[in-house]
Amino acid sequence: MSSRPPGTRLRKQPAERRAEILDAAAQVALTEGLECITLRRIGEMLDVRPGLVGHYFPAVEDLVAETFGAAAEAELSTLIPAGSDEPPTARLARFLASALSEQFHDVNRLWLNARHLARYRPTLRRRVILQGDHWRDRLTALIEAGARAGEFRTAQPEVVALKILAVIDGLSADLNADPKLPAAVLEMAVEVAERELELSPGTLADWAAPGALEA
Amino acid sequence: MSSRPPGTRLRKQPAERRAEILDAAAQVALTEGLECITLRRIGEMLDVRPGLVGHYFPAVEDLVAETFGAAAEAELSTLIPAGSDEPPTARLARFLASALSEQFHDVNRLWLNARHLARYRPTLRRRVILQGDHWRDRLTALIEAGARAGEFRTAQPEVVALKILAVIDGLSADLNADPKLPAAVLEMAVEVAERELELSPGTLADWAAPGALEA
DNA sequence: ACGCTTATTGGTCAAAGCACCAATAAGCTG
DNA sequence: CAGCTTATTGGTGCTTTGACCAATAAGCGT
Repeated sequence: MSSRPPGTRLRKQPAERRAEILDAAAQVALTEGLECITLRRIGEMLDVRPGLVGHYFPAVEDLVAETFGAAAEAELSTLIPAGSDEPPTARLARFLASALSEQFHDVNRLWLNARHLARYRPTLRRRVILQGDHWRDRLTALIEAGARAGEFRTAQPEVVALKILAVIDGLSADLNADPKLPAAVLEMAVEVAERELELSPGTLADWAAPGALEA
Repeated sequence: MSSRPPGTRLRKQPAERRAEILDAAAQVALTEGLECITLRRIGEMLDVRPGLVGHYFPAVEDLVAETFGAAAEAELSTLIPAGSDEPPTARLARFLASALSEQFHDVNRLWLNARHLARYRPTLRRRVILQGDHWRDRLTALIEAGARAGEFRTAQPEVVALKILAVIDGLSADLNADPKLPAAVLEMAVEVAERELELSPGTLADWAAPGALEA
């Protein structure tokens, strides 16, 4: 990476340094996995001694949990933007079309990573649960909005949200091994959503067709 | 664990020792995770030097892969027995009722574990793919048998199998974090199966009701 | 211009892991 | 019973990791 003439010290604002560390950690997490976030690895990315990273995150696990949380939250904001004025059907279609796209493979892998690692790291586990709640709530709110607008029909918005999320998780479970599922299988996310929300078949699929999302 | 008077040596048949090692590894894998399979850990379980375990498995990754493969294969044989003469509907119902039951939480966790670890361990990755194929093929065969018998109706048995497996994976994705999904969500496995196979609603659910499986 | 806070360095320590190897003895085979 | 194969031991070397600490210097506030 970048290097400085030895003997000099770059002293940065704590907030800035902390952000740098989290950025580097996010990069490592997305490309190599959460277990590759080590004091040394992050240190060499920033051209800084490992001890400095430890200074900002006395416990590595906190850095790991924070990194995952930030990445998951960022992905959620991209997939289901908070203050959108689009109709719920369009937003849901956009979400379903993107969530399994190659663009999000890295972060879906990250979820898999975090869910497993949560077994050993309590702090990370709490963060995984928290992010899971965020996703469920955001999607539930979207479904409720659609129901209010008369676009969707369902008695249990939260149950539907959980079902959709579970299908997405299931379809990306094999991302590290054998990613190539037949298109007919991947369509299940849209199928479940349309059925649960009593949408006529194709309503969401049309939005998911290539090119339909740029409109 | 068990200990021997020091100075004596217990020399076992290679096949027996190997089986012991795999048994111990399976126990560790199911209760603590695949990354806890170490030469030392297995060695102390068998009251044997770590080097001996290394003698049977010169590369730890081979032991890990073999352990996972054996456990997954065993679970498959339990969930979808090979030479059964039961009607396909009953077998499928049995499978769906059991796969997500608490009894199989450990091994479902193991799948999650293996799918993540496959990212770093090529040998394990091959094994995960292999086991995934086994599951898909076994379930596909069951569905084809049901179609031949006129119990199921589908044009794409393999697609249906993959969908069912994906739903099961999705519903057990959070096993390490927040295991308690509403029953209405867990029912999705049965719902998808009944819909995809054009079964009247409740056909599989009845089998899944408590007590129905002991028949 | 001085002083104080603290960001940053550099180095140490213990733990845990895998791989490797030479020596030993168990127990089968001739 | 002798000899040979090899299961088993015990020990070594190396790597990676997280945590910890004292010393140093950057740069802000007074």
